[in-house]
Amino acid sequence: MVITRFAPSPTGYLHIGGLRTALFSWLWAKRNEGKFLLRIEDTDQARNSDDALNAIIKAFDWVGMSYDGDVVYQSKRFDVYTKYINQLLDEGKAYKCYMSKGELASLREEQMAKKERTRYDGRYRDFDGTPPDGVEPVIRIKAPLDGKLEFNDGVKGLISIDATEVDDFVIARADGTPTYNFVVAIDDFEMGLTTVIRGDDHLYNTPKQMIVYNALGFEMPKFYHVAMINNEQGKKLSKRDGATDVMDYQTQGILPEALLNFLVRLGWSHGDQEEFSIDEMIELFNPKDINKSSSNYNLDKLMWLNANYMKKMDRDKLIELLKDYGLDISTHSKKDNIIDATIERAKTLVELVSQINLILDTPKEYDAKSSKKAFKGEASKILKEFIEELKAKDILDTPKDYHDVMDNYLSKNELGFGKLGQPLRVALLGKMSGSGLDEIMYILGLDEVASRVENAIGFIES
RNA sequence: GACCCUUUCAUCUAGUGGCCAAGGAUACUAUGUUUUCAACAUAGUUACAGAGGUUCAAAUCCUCUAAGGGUCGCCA
Repeated sequence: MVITRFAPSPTGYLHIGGLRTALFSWLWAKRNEGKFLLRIEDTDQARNSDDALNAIIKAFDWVGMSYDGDVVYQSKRFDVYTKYINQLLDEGKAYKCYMSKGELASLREEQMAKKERTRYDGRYRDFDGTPPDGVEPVIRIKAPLDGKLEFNDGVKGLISIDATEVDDFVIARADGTPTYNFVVAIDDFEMGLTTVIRGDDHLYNTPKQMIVYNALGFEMPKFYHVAMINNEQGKKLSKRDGATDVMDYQTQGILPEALLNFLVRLGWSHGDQEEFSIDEMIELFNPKDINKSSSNYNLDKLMWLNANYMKKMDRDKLIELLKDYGLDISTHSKKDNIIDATIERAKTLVELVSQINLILDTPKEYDAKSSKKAFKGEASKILKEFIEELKAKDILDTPKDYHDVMDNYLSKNELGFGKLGQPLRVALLGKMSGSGLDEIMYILGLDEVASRVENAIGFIES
């Protein structure tokens, strides 16, 4: 049984990088018909824990990832941690340290001055004297004094660190609350994790957690440390690089399938394949194939994927989704034509909505450059004649009918398409680019087309 | 500063000693198609961080250098 987890600290929204490691963990659990657990790391100041948790769950919901069992809150497990702390104290594997914060700070300064790695010097490790007055001790764990701390990372290979690099770190604060590296090891063990996939900013925590595993006699899970996602310049991803909150992608009109497809290909690949359905990801993903190096974040490919997913999507589902973006065409008699006319011109749902609105909304004004170019010469005369031709036609049931009227009119008068097309387009849409004219006219119907063209003629002549 | 990790086109990546004068995708450029824009099709530009080894043969193995990242909390 493979058991993986995602363990965020509830400090805010779900970050795009967090979603990727969660996705990797989720996929691996799914592939092995195992479990994917969710744990909230709130041992410290549990600031707006509820909001943050809800934000994370909302994001999971949106992308369609689900976790197994109940959410585990570390803040509700303090009695468990206390039990283990006492056990280690009894066994002499942990000890009370009476060093004050001030003393610790000056020790660090000294070490900095000597250009050493800063670390606790173990001064209370074997202390059996009288403790100083007025100092609430912290509990420190005894780290090995020599040798190496080694583990085999599933991504990076053998990680080897001198034991002297790791100090006797604090496992319980002066107020008795346990610290991160201690509780993570306990929970990962007690939750039965077989596989931990996490960001490589945790790489250096692993030896520390190893010390806890060893002290408690726990078996270690397999670790996979995934390199960070950087921005396009290779620097750490920050808010100024665009959307880091997963839910921002919904706002931008990105499909969750596209986002996951984009993320799964950051640091992982399967030959030359670019597009993966969720089922394919589950079938093919293996953490041993994760790349060692960090990847840079570039939205071009996401947009390309999103456009592809939109095109492939079931039309009714797409139209339903559009409602979330303020556009309801579900009862429009020509809804399929509307999608046909616009889908190739939009990379996001938001763009699709604006493309559709461009057709559906009567233009309020004409783009200055476009009208200058299109509304000149005989434009108004041509538009007038064309509308008469349209009105004279008795059947206008398909885009092609409109197209035929255009063709007939142009060949009768020996005119190029642009002579009619340009002014007509600006009359209908207010600008020079957009969907095919025949489709637009068919969607709008004769009356609306005539009305928009008459407006344009009025504009030209005034 | 110390320790650890990383390094193939602009970007995501394929590549585990010969199949690589390095493949795919995005982006970019050009051409075609189209009433415009987009989409599509075709073509094109661009990369093994550097230097030394090992080997008949190196993007792939070794060493050094450089650059980038991470970590050094009674945060997580």
